[in-house]
Amino acid sequence: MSATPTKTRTASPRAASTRKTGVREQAAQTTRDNILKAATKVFARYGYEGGSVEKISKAAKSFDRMIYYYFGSKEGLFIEVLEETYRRMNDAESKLDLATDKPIEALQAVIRFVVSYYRKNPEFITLLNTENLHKGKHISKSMRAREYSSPAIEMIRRVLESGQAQGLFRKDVSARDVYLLIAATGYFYMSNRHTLSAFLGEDLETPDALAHWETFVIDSVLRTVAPGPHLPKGKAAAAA
Amino acid sequence: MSATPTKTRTASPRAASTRKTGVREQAAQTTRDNILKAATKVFARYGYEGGSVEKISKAAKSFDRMIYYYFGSKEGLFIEVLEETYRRMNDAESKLDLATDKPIEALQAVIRFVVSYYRKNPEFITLLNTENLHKGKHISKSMRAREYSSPAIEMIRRVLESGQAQGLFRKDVSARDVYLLIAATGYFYMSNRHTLSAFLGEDLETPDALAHWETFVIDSVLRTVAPGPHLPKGKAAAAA
Amino acid sequence: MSATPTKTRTASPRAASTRKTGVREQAAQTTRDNILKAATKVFARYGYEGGSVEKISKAAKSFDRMIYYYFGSKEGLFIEVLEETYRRMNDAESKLDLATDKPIEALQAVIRFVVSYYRKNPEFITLLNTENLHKGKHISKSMRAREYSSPAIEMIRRVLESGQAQGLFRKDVSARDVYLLIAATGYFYMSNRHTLSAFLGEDLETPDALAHWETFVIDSVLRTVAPGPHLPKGKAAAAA
Amino acid sequence: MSATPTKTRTASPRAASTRKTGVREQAAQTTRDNILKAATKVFARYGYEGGSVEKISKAAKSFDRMIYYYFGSKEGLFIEVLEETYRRMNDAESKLDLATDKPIEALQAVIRFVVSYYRKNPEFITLLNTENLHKGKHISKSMRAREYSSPAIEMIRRVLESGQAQGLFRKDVSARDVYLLIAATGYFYMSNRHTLSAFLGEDLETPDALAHWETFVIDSVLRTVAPGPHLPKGKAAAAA
DNA sequence: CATGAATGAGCTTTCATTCAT
DNA sequence: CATGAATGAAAGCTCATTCAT
Repeated sequence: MSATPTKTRTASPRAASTRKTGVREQAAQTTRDNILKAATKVFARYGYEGGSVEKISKAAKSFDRMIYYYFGSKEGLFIEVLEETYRRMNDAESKLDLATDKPIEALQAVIRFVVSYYRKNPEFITLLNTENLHKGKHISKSMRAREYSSPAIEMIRRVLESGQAQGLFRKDVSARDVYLLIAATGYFYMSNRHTLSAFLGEDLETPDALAHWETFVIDSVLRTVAPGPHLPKGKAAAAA
Repeated sequence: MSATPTKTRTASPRAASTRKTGVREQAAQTTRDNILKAATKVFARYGYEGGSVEKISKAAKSFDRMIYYYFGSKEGLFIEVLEETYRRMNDAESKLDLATDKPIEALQAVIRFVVSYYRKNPEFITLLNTENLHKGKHISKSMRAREYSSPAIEMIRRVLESGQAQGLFRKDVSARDVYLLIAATGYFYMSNRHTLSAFLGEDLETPDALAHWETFVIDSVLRTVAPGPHLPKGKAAAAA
Repeated sequence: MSATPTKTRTASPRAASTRKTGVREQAAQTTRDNILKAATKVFARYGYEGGSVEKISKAAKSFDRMIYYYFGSKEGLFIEVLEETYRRMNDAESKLDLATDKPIEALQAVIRFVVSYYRKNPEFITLLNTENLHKGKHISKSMRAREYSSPAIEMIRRVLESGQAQGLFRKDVSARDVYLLIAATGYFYMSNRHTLSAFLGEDLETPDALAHWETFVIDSVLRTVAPGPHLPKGKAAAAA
Repeated sequence: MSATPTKTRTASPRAASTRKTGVREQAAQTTRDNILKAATKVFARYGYEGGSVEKISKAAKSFDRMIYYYFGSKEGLFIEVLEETYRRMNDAESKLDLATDKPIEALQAVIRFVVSYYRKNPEFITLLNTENLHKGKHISKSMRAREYSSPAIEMIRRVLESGQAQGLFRKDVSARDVYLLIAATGYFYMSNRHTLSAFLGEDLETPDALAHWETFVIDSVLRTVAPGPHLPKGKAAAAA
C-alpha cells in the first residue's frame, strides 16, 4: 500500500460539507465516490471474484490504478462497499418513525419496511450472499462491523415491550427472533427468486405475488407474537 | 476431442449395473463421478467464478481436459452440479415418511427435516446463492429444471388437508406459502450465519442456538397455520 | 504409427473395383474417403493450423482416432489431401480434348479451362496457398510429387508447336512461360479476390466481372504469343 | 487494464516529434512498434492461426499482456499489421518517379517495381494470402481499408494515357486490367514458388530464373498494350 | 475393425497488482 | 494528484496425439 491515502476518507458526507474543500479535493472525492458506487454495483452483480478491478474502474469511468490509490486493494474496496451498504441500510432503518403506542401497526410498519427495502435494494442481498460465501472474512476485517448491528432490533424490542404491556403480544418472544423471522422471509423470497421462479413455475416478482407474500408475512409474524397457546386448546398435548 | 460423450451418462446407477460394463467403462464412470463430486464441493465453497476448472480437476485427481470431455464446458459442469444437487435434495425429501393422520407431528417433522437438511448440506445453500447471483441462467438452461419442483410442497399440502379436516389448521393457508415460510427460516439462518454472527455478536452455530431456532420456527409455523383470528379478539379492528 | 495400415490405400478407385471387396472393407473405404473429403474442405477453409483434427473428424462424422488409424498423423492427412487435390486437377486437365490443328482455338480452350477450374475449385487455391506458406514442406514429403507435374504444360507445348508451324505464333516463347502466365492470371484473380474487392471497391465475382477478366486474359495471352515485334515498328529502339 | 490506449497511436512519426515526449512515452512507442514489427514477421511466416501470441511477444522481447494492452486482441493486432503492410507498400509506390513522357520506359519501370517489391517483401504476399484465406474479414473491419487503394493504378492510368496520346499503346485497355496483369504475374510467381518448384522440377529463385520471368512479364505486358489487332492479320476471323 | 478414455502442452485472454514518473 | 506502462500468474479452453481394449 505504501503511501496511498487509504484512510483519507471522510467519515460522513456531513463532515465533509462543514469545512471548505478545495476543487481538487472535491474531484478526488468524486473519483472515490464514483469508484465506490461502481464497485457496489459490480460486486452486487458479479460477486467478488466475478467483479474484476477492470469492470469497476471502467464503470466508474476511472482507472484501475485509482482503486489502489484510494482503497489499497480489491479487498479493501470490497470491505468499504460492505460498510457503506450496511451504513445505508441502518440509515434507512433509523428514519423509520414508529408509533410505539400502536404496537400492531408499528410491527406491520417494520415488516413492510424490511420487505420493501430488500425489494428495492437487491444489491444488498447479493453483497451479503457474496460475503457469506466467503464466510464473513471481509466484514470481520472491518473495524466498523459492530457499529452496524441493526437498529431495527432495538426498535422491535420497544414495539414488543409496548405490545406486551398492552396485552397484545405474548411475553415469551424475543426481539431478536422476531427480527430474524422478518428478515428471513423478506430476504429469502428476494434472494432466491430466480431459482424459486424456475421450480415453482411462477413469477414471484409481479405486484400481486409481492403483495400476497407481504400480507402472508405480516399475518405470520403477528400470529407468532400474538398471545395465547401455541396450539388450539386441548390439542397441544398431542404434539408434545 | 470430437463426439464427446457429454450426454452418455447413465440415468441411474441401477440401470448401469444390470448390464455388463467393461473395466474402462467403469473407470470412465468413476472419473465422471469424481469430477462431479469435486465440482460440487469446489463450486459450493468458491462460487462459480471462484471455482476454477483447475481446482476442480485437481480435487478430482483428474485433468482439466476431462471436464471438457465429459461436460463440454465449465458451465455445463455447473449445470450438472445443480441438477445433481436438486436431485439429491428431492430424493431425501421423498424418503420422508409422514404420519398424515397426525398433522401437527407431520408438520413438525417436515420443518425438522428442512432445517436439518440445510444445516447438514451447506453446499446446497451456497450453490443456490451462486445460481441466484447469476439470475438463474444456468438452471434455465437445464432441461430437467421442472422435474425438480420440490416434493415437499405436495407433502405439506396433504398434511395441511389432513389438519384442516381434523380442525387443527385453518383453511385459508396454502401449502406453497407454508413451504416458503419453512424454507425461508431454515435457509436464511444458515445462509447468512456468518454476517449475522458478526452483527448480532453471537455464534449461531452452537447446538443451543440451533435448537432454539428450530423450536422458534416450529412454533411460528404452527401458530401461522393454527385456526382462529389473526389477531387477539377485539383487537383486530384497531389494526385495520 | 505402429500397426496402423497407413499404406493400405488403394492406388486408384479402378483398382479397387476390379476385385471383390467385403462389406467391412467398403465401410472402411467410406470412412477413409469421408475423412479425406472432409479434410479437403476443412484445410481449404481454415488452413493447416486452423484446420483442427476435431473439425475434420466432426465434418466426416467420424472420430479423431480414425484419422490416426488411416493417415498416421495430421500431417499425413494433409499430404494425402494435397496429392488428391493435384490428382483431381490433373485428371481434369487430361480430359481436355484439344483440336491441335486449330492452335488459337486450342489455346483459348486451355485458358478457359484453367480460369474456370480455379473459379470452380477455390479450395485448390487455398490449399496451395497454405502449402506455400509452409514453403512446400508437405508436398516435398510426398513421394508422388513429381507424378503430378501438370499435363497442361505438355498440351500447351503441342499447341504452340502447331501454331508455330502454321505461322500463327512466334517461335521464341516457351510452353512453361505461357502456362505460368495463364495460371498466374487465373489464380491471382481468384486467390486475392477478397482483398482486391476491398481495395478496388468492386465485386470481382459477378458474372460480368469474371467474363471481362477471362476475355482480357485470352486477349493478353494471344498477343503474347502472336508473331511480330514486341513493340510497334520503329519504336522498339526507343525502349532499349 | 482499462482505458487501453488501443487507439492512442500517433498518426505519424513526424507528428510525434514536434512535441516533447517523455522517456516512458518513447519506451511505450518502442514496445508498440516492436510488437508490430514482430507480429508482421510472425504472421507472415506462420499465418494467422500459426502465429501465436506467445511467438509474437517473445520475438518482440515483450509480454503477451502488452499485445492486449496496445492492440486489444490478436485480431486487432493482425488488422494493424495489415494496415501497416499496405501503408508501406503504398508509400513505396508513391516514391516511384515515372517519366510519363516516355510511356514505354515508365511502364517497364512500374513492372520492375512491382515484381521486385514482391520479391523483396515476401511477407506482403503471405499476409495477403492469409487474409484472403479468411475472406478478407479483417481488412473489412479496418476503417482505413479504402485509403489504401493502390496509387499504382493511378500511375498506370497516366502512363497509358500518355502512351495512347503518342500512339504507342492501343486505346481499348484499362489501367485496372493492366495493373491486375502485372500484379498477377509478379504475385503468383513468388507466392507459389515452392509448389511450382516442386512440380516444375526447377528452382524459380535463381537470379537467372527471376530475370527471365521479369523479362517475359515486361514483354507480355507491352504486347498486351501495344496497338494493332489482337491476332495476326487475316487470322482473327478464324478464332471467332 | 473400431473407439471411448486419457493426456499434457499449448492456445487466447484476463487477473490483480506494481513501476516510474 | 494522477496515470500510462509493465508484469507474471492464472483463467477457460483446444490442440494433436496415445492408451487400452
